[in-house]
Amino acid sequence: MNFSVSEENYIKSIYHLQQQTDLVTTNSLANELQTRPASVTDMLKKLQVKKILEYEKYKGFRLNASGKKVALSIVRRHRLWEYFLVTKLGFEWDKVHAIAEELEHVSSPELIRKLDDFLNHPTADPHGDPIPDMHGKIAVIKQLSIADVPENKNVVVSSVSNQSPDMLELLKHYHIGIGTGLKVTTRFSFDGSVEIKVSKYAPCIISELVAKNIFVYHD
Amino acid sequence: MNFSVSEENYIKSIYHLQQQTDLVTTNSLANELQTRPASVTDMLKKLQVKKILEYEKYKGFRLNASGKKVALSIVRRHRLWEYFLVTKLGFEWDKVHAIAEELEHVSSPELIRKLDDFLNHPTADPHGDPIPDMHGKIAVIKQLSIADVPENKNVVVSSVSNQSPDMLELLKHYHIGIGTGLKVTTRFSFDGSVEIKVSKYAPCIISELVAKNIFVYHD
DNA sequence: ATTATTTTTTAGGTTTGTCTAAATTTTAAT
DNA sequence: ATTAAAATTTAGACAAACCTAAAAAATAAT
Repeated sequence: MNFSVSEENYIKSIYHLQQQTDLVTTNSLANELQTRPASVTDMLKKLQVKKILEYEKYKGFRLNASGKKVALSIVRRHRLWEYFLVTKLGFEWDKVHAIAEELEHVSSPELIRKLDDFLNHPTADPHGDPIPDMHGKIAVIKQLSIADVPENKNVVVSSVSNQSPDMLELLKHYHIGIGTGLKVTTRFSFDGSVEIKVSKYAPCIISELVAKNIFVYHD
Repeated sequence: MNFSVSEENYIKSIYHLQQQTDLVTTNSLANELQTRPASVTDMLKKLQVKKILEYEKYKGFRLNASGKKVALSIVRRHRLWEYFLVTKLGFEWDKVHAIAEELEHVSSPELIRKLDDFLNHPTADPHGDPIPDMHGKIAVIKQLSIADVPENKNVVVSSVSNQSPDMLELLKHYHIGIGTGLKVTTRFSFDGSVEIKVSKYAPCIISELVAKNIFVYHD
């Protein structure tokens, strides 16, 4: 199936919103896309005809399985281009979004395959968001404090929710940043603290509070 | 001034056609763009309002100075992307046109500036066509046989008009290909033959016929 | 349980870029 | 110099993607 730039933007925004709310509303999508609710309704009908949307009038909507697949391929393109812009062209990570937003609509699968090769199959973009693979599989992001982050398996830091100077100082001290690889070596259930090993450094212990603020994923 | 994708495609095609004919006709442009003459006329009016076109009804049209500048910036983007696709992503040179056609419309000047840096300021795309510089200056392409290709100045092979096996064999023998740098050392007016020096090889003499088929440019 | 408010949809209109068919102008042919 | 042919433009329509204003449905408030 083939999608226009406009359709792709709607798909991407619906995907983004339904990460948090499952069922998306017309107003929230209009707000996200800086457009009018009536325009959203128009597009919803089109996407429903194209069979990528579950939609019940007045109730809300969500992407179905094939819609999600389309969304993930757009997200993949966006994040690969962001990675390219930062690591190859030397852009600052906070300046690439708008340009990637344009590049993501260039629709050659061969281009994306070769770009991915060229970049050495990055797993996360410069903001720490995971890049879906060719088949639409995307890493799940979890708080480091959550018990089901497996022990002794390498995970990658995706984001840090608390950006206070104290937190940043602590992270710097432990050599933790976005993209840092680490593994959980032990969990102490007494106080929720976690022993981690950051690349080649000696293991260290971080409090539950810190672990709650660190988001990681594994492949 | 800001141009839509469609406008940019018209501008690029007009520029291309007026390289050969100076005054462009409605039919030829319709043919070039695979569209209808009536659609062309519609767009011509728009481009005239935007003051980038000299246009007299029923007579023909051409880009004015600012129109040419716009065209050259599009050509620049196109050819930089083609160069990128071949040299960085490993595409074959004959497979990149369609993709570059999409990428060229991504309109961030900062992106193009940084891409140009990243690629080390290439002067020609993989087909041998010169890349206009940041200010819209583009190398002029001439037959190597023409007297005003200066002597003892480095020029670059842009294209070869005769692709016969015999010609290709000869070119291979003299180590001449698209992108090859060479200089004219002597011209023999008796038969129009030209002595050239290809990079580090010994000087050699090519006939006027061969020289007529080799197109070069210098910066 | 009505009424009021908010949300969503419908109805109808606009712009961009395209089209076909008809009219006009230019060019070519007798 | 007319007439025939070709090129070009105009007129009117259409699809995509948006809009405003009004109607309909769902939600909240009394």
